[in-house]
Amino acid sequence: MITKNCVLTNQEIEDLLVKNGVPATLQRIAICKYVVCEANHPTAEQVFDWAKNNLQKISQATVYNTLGTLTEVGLIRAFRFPHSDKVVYDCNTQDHFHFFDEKTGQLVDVDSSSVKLNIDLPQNYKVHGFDLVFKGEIKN
Amino acid sequence: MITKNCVLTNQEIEDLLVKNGVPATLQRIAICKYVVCEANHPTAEQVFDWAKNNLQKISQATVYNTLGTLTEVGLIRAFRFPHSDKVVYDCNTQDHFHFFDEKTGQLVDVDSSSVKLNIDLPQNYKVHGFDLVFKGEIKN
DNA sequence: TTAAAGTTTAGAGTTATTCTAACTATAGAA
DNA sequence: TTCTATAGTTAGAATAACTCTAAACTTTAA
Repeated sequence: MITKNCVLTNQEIEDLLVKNGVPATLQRIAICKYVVCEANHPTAEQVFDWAKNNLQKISQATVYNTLGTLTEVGLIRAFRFPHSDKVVYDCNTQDHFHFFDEKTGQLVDVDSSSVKLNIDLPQNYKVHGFDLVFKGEIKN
Repeated sequence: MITKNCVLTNQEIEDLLVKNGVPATLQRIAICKYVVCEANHPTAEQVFDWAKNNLQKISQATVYNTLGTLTEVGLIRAFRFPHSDKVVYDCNTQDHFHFFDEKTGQLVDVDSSSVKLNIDLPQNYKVHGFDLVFKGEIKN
């Protein structure tokens, strides 16, 4: 399992890609490393901005393609939240929830173990899962 | 309080609008009546389609403006869900959750009383509310 | 070394929504 | 009743976030 914002070498990222059936290219290694090791719930736009500054040349399509590919093979996850129309990418691939700080716009992962849910739904409602987003403020 | 998919006369809709500080126009009365009394979690597109068929003339901008106005004054609510990039409008203005049928795409309201949530978050996380969407299937 | 296959790219296209500027309706003043 | 100010509606342009396309590279594998 990949730990959030871990430090991985390019070689380790490359292995990770190949192990998941994704041929490792320069662009994929860079983007994967950024999303897995550096960024925090970035949007495609943020990844593109980063990539423009950190690769000699990159196109928007490659960023979207790569994020799509990484999501497909399960190396990252894509989320869409109520407060925004942009998809954000998350290196945390385990089941978890989110806390949205309404003041700062910051998104924080919430471990699923910190939430207990008691549901009383009709028998014929078969629940496969649920999305849960807390809204509030993180005081310091 | 407005009951979901209630039957209201045009006059009652008009009163509702005026009481909420929204001058009643033909377009607003029609759209409001449709979203409050007839539709079930419609998108702006669905409201526009309905309006095109039920008003002599209507523009997309009016549909968006009106849905925005109705949302602002609290007569309806706007939701954005993980499974779609379209905003849906809900005549249920009370706190509640949703069940998304992955087979049919249907959205169903879930009363907040049918969910008990136990949260164990750090002290400094002040929760103002949360969005909860069940994913699954409604068998019949 | 040479195809075949896969990857990246620029730029065009799409979708949902918002903006703009002109036109229209309405309510109160004269 | 007529005028005028204000607000509402409209068509069409603009925007934002993606997605597609077709050409140009790059590998990979024989």
